[in-house]
Amino acid sequence: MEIAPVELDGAGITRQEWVYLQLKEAVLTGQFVPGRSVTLRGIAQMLGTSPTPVREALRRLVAERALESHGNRRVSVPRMTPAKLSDLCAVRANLEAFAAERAMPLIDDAHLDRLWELDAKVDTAIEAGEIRTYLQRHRAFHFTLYDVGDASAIMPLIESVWLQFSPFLRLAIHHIGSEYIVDRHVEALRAIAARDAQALRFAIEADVREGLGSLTEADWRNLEAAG
Amino acid sequence: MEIAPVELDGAGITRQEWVYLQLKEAVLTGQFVPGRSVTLRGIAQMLGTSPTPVREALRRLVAERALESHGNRRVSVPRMTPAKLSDLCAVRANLEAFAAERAMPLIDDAHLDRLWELDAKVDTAIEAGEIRTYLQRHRAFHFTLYDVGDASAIMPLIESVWLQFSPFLRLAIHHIGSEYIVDRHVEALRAIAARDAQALRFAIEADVREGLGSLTEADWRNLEAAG
DNA sequence: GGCATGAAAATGTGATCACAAATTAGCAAT
DNA sequence: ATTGCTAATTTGTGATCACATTTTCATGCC
Repeated sequence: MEIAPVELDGAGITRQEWVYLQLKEAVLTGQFVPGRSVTLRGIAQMLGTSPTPVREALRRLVAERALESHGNRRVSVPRMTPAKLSDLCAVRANLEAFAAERAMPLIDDAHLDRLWELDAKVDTAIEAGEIRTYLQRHRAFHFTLYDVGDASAIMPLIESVWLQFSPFLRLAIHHIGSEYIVDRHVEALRAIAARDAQALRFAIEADVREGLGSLTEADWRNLEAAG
Repeated sequence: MEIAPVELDGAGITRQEWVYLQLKEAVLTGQFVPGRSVTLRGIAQMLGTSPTPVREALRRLVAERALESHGNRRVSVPRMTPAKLSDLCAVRANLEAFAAERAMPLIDDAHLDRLWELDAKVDTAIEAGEIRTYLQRHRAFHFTLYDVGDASAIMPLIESVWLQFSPFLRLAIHHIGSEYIVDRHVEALRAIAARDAQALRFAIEADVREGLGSLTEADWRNLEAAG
């Protein structure tokens, strides 16, 4: 279970919601190792609640494909397979290229400035080798790009996909080394500034493909051995 | 709450799963009217269980956007707005065109035959004016088209979108009349037979656009008055 | 020593209860 | 008749308990 996020209970939200947010953040920053099984009472004790809110939070995360529930009992962090990763990449590229294209006309100068700042922070985290911070900022960049106007129909879908590959991404970066992290953020932002939809789509698709889809067979073997 | 699906408890699955399946089917066939609030004890009594499994099933459906949870308490069937419908249509068209294109190479003759049969059954239901049966078969056709090979990454996303517009679709068909139902299924199947990816994409996009996106302002007013 | 068998511990599920928040109903005042 | 307030009811939340299933582990057998 690695590092338990210990933070004070927030006011105004239910305990179940709080548990859900804690677990989601843990999944997105790769605190949960793929294959690890997640127990009700374990999480409950870790977060200092009864099993009840945990049960509902887990059910929610399973529904969002962040966790999987095999047989009919045990809940665990899904393992990645080459086929699954390939599928996920294709879906992600399609979904995010679509979202970016849809967002572009709604992005004003202030929004664009904010994206430049976020990208700079991403680079800072990479240079410092802080993987967890990098994952958070990387996500902030992409989500800020897509979530403009009322994108309420597509954002949850994108979030679901991120929940699925994040634990694996964390593992992959850890084993391959953060110095090999590359992105196409600058290219994407320039495309937005130029209002070039096709270039934007190309940048996003390349960003996804190079970020996740470029793992070699050797990389997979290393990950298998470690996982 | 309309018609309560009364069926015997299935063996091998948990009560929560059974409740979830019942409610999902009810949503997909438009048994739940948009705006109607859903109560825990109400559903529990209707289905003959304690509130516990219902609570988890509802949490799952909220996570899949089939239901929405406003404030911090009440759960209800989401109302549709023109903006939301437009968004949903665009996402659906993109997602399903992508899924169809991806499925095409994997569709063999047996699969294609099955799709022709399903489409024929769709037409039968339309002619008979049986809306609920139509909705089930319409869904079966689309899902059978996309769910070939291992489409586990994209199918849940498509299902989530369907859960969101289904209650509204039911309302719309009811008010506009089933005689105006049109689809592009034949066009899609011919495109698959000809292995023409572009034609398939066009057919799917048209099917979505004409099926949901073609409501006039007058139609909206009628729906508002009724809902 | 490896493997099957059984007991013991752990785990998910569903029901029930207490409680707080919210909704509704009833009633009084203007 | 409408509005405002208060009480009663309803509802969601979280904890606890009992139970069935699963997993773990120790013991005995080949």
